[in-house]
Order: sequence, then C-alpha cells, then structure tokens
Amino acid sequence: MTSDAPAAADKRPRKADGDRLSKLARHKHIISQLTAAPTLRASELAAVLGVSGETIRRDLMELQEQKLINRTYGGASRPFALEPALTDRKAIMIAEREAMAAVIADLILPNEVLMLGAGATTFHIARRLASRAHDITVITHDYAIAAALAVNPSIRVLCCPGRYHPTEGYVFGTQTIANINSYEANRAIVSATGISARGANDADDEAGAIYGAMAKRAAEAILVADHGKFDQRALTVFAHWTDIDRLVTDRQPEGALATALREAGTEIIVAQP
Amino acid sequence: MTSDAPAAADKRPRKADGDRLSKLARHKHIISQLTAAPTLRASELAAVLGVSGETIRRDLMELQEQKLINRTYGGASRPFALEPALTDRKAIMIAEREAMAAVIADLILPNEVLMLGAGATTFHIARRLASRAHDITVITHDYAIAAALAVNPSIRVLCCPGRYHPTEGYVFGTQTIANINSYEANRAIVSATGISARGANDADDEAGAIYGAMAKRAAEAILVADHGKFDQRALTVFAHWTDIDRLVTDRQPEGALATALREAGTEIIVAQP
DNA sequence: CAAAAAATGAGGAATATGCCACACAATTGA
DNA sequence: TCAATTGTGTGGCATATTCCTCATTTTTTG
Repeated sequence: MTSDAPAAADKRPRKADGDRLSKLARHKHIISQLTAAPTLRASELAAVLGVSGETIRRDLMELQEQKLINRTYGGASRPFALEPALTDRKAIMIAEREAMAAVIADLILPNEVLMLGAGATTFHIARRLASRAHDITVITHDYAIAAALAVNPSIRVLCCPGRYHPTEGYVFGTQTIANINSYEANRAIVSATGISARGANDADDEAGAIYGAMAKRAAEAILVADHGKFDQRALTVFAHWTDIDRLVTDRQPEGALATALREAGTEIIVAQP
Repeated sequence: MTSDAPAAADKRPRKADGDRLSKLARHKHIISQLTAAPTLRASELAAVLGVSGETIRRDLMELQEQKLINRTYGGASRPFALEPALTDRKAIMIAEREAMAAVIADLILPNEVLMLGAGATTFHIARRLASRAHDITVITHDYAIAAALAVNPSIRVLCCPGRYHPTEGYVFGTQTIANINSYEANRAIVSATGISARGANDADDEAGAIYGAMAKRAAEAILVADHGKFDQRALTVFAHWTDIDRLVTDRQPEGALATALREAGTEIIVAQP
C-alpha cells in the first residue's frame, strides 16, 4: 500500500490540472488501503483521491460486485483476512459457501471429534463452527482453520505435523497422514477441487491424500463442494463415492454424477444460499 | 447468520415483556455475528436485539475500547484477522532483536537442520533466515515462524503436531514433545521468559517443556534472550546452563548470572544493536 | 473527425447516523 | 430501605450518506 499511496499522492489531482487517477488506479488504491486499514470512509477516499463522493460510491459498488471489498454504510471494509493469497479463491461463491457452512455446522453436536481438511470452503465452516459449536475437538492440518477455530475456547484444536506448504498454509506429507491415522473421529469434513462420477478429486496429490485419509478414518465422511465443482476433473481421485457418506452442496447434481451418487448411497444435502 | 437470527428472534423482547438481553449477551451476540459476517449495521443490530440504536452504539463503543471490534460509520467490522495479539510484544526491543537475529542467522550453514521455538525473538530470527539462509530444514511448533520461513522455497519447514494455543499461535502438548524427540537436529534455537543463574525459565510450562525438549535433542542448543530478561524468574526452569551451549544476547551478563554461565561453559555472544 | 458510450460531477430530497442532554428504570451497596 | 450507580430510552438537531436525475466531461469507436 505504501508504494501505491505515494504514487497516488503524486498524481493527486488538483482539479485544475485534470490529472486525476483513472478508475482502475482508484480501485487499486482502495484495495491497497484496505490491506492497511480495516475500514475506509467513502468521504475520506473522495477527499484523498480528489473525486466526488458519488464517484467513490460507484467505485465501491463495483468493487463489491467483484467481492473485493465489503460495503459498509459510509465506506468499505476488507472482505476477509489478509492471509496468504487465498483471498482470491475465498472471495468467490461467498453466499453458497456460507450456506453450505451453515448446514454443516448445524450437523455438529457437542463432544464430537471432527477432522477438517484444508480449503476455502472448510475455512468458512471453521468460522461458522467457532461461533456456533461448543465442546468439540477438531483435528486439522490447515493453520488458518486452526486459528479461526481457536477463538472459541471451548473448541479443542489439534494440529497435524508435516511439511509446511508455503503458499497454501497447511502441512502435508507422510507425517500428516500417519498422524491422522492415529485418531478416531466422528466425522471428517473435506473439500475437493472437483467431483465427478468417479468420486472426489484434487489438483494437489498431497492434499488429496490427506482428505482421503481423513475420510477413511472418520466414522462419517462429509464432502463439501459447490456446483462449480460438478464434473470437474483434477489430478487425483482421492475418494470414491462409496467412501463418502454425505455430499453437501448448493445445487442438485444431475447426469452421471447424480447416478454415481445414488448408486453409492451417498446422501445429498443441498444448502440454499 | 441466518440460523442465529432466529435464536435471537426467540428472545427478541417485545418491550412489554421486558425480557431483553443483558448487555453482556448483546456483546457476545455482536462478537459472534462478526465472526460470521464481516460487517454489521448498528441499525440492524438494534432491530434484531430489540434495543434502541443508542444502546447499540454504546455497545459498539465499549467493544471498540476492548479492541474486539472495529467501528465503522454505521456499524462495526471485525477487528483484524484471527491473528494472535503478538503485535504488541513483537514491537518492542526491535533493534536488539534484529541484532541478535542477525548474529544467529550468520551461524547457520546450508544443509543444517534447526529447531526453532516459539517467541517474538525467534520470529525475528525466522524472518532473517528466510532472507539469508538457503537449503536448510527448520522444525518448529510456531505457525507464524513457519509462515515467515516458508517464503523462502529453499527452506524446508516441518511443523510439529499438538494442541493449538488460541492466543499464542503455536502448538503444545505431549504430541509436540514426542514429535520433537523423533528428530535429529544440528541446532535448537529457543527463547525464554527470563534467564537466571539457575538457567532459562518460561512463564508457560507447556512452552518451556518444548524449548527444553528442543535444547536436549539438538547437537547444539542456542538460547536467545535480550538484557531485559536477565535475572527474571518465571514459572518453570526448562533448561539449566549445562544444557545450553550458547547464549546470544545484547549485553554482557553480570553477577550471579555471569558466574553460572562461566561455570557451565556456556559461550556468550553479545550482539551489537 | 464526429457520434456513441462511459465516466464523472452537481444538486436536491429522503433517509441514517452521531451526538447530546435529560428522564427513567434497574441494579448495586451500604 | 434508601441512595448511588449503572443501563436504557427518547427527542432534538447537526451532520453524513444514499439515491436519483441530469448536465458535463472524457474516452472509445467507427
């Protein structure tokens, strides 16, 4: 943000000069400001950027469309954390993910032991659990999830060992798998890159191996996947439908996928956004 | 948020009934809502909680005092990420810590295996290592350290398993210790709450146990402590000076501490800020 | 170069918010 | 029990924000 702000200052338009920032530049400025400050006032932005409040309001509306900011009454707030570069992925399908997260969170009862796989959707679930659930134990290999859950002191969070993935923020590897296999859990909740008639797949073989281990290890395996993942194919199929007890999604599957689910006896839960 | 609203609705006070929520309950509600939604409108809160807008505004003011929320024009947003509140501690003694971190980073050679304990000072060391070192393996139980190191792709970061500490951002417990004991490392680098003639101590017994395990397990144990820790006493002594090979600090120790160090044969390295 | 499209600004009405002072109810403490 | 403290609601008023329309400027396009 610092590198952007001065640039913006240099170009700051005295109206007479007419060298005001382009729309794109304003948008960038807003985003970068938001990484520094949790919230912004539209009126301040208008003053700093030297444009009318109406223009800023239009900017904010557009940025909100793209889920790049959160609109507040007089301004904007950052959409999520600043965390790794998951921000992009986490910003899409918010409504769907929140709906699915709500459904899953309602399934969880006190004193359960959960395994939670890494992922944008499972992160939503973790946040939801942190505000809803109590007296549960969660085993995870994703640190953002661990941190999200830990805000609730009645949730015991156990982290897996393993090699730290630099961009994804989770651990993986043989140690992780071995650790997962040493637990008994009531439920495993995992996501996927895509789901097809063959089962759930993931673009990362290491992550997939972990999700698969969780699913096998828990008494009940829940897969969460929005409709954008229907019929997507990725590197490895980490679980077949016979290994998955429930699929939580946001739209009724159709075609070969639906057939495979029915044949495997996987229960389908459709969350309404 | 949808499933929460009804709960609130159940209790929603028609004024006549007088069964409105207590202030504490409102505050909890606000916080919990904020974990689900990024921002809240004061007016909506007033409606849902069945109190006047003025009361909500007072609530928000108090919560802001406690840094539990961020105020926005018409409501509130969540304060920061989920991050621990390490920021404060990390902000002091910057110069000293940087100097000590630099000294330690220079000790590390390629292909070494390090153990790095949690802490503000070790975090500085991790950052320094990330920019200086290459082709090393680091074992740590602190996630901020893992993330800091991981920006350098030539550093292999291994994380320990264990129970996640909600405010400190590291894992602890028997699993953590067992995991540490399964490794062989060239060096362990740990910090402490205080150091005295008896040895290094820590205010957190769990953290201390981990530091102690690391120090014992590694071929060389390095303790890093600024002069503010001299002669401080805390809960548990996790390592005696005979277990520590080197003390990296920013000022020459004196008195009983110096005597103990000399008798134990601990090498003292003074970093100049 | 001219027309079309997009972006911006200005003004005004309607609505929201913030702030302040004061009254009243609920709780606490002596 | 009474007084003090705390919590809450109300009303007024200044200020902010939003939404809308329309004129103007800038950019794009043929």
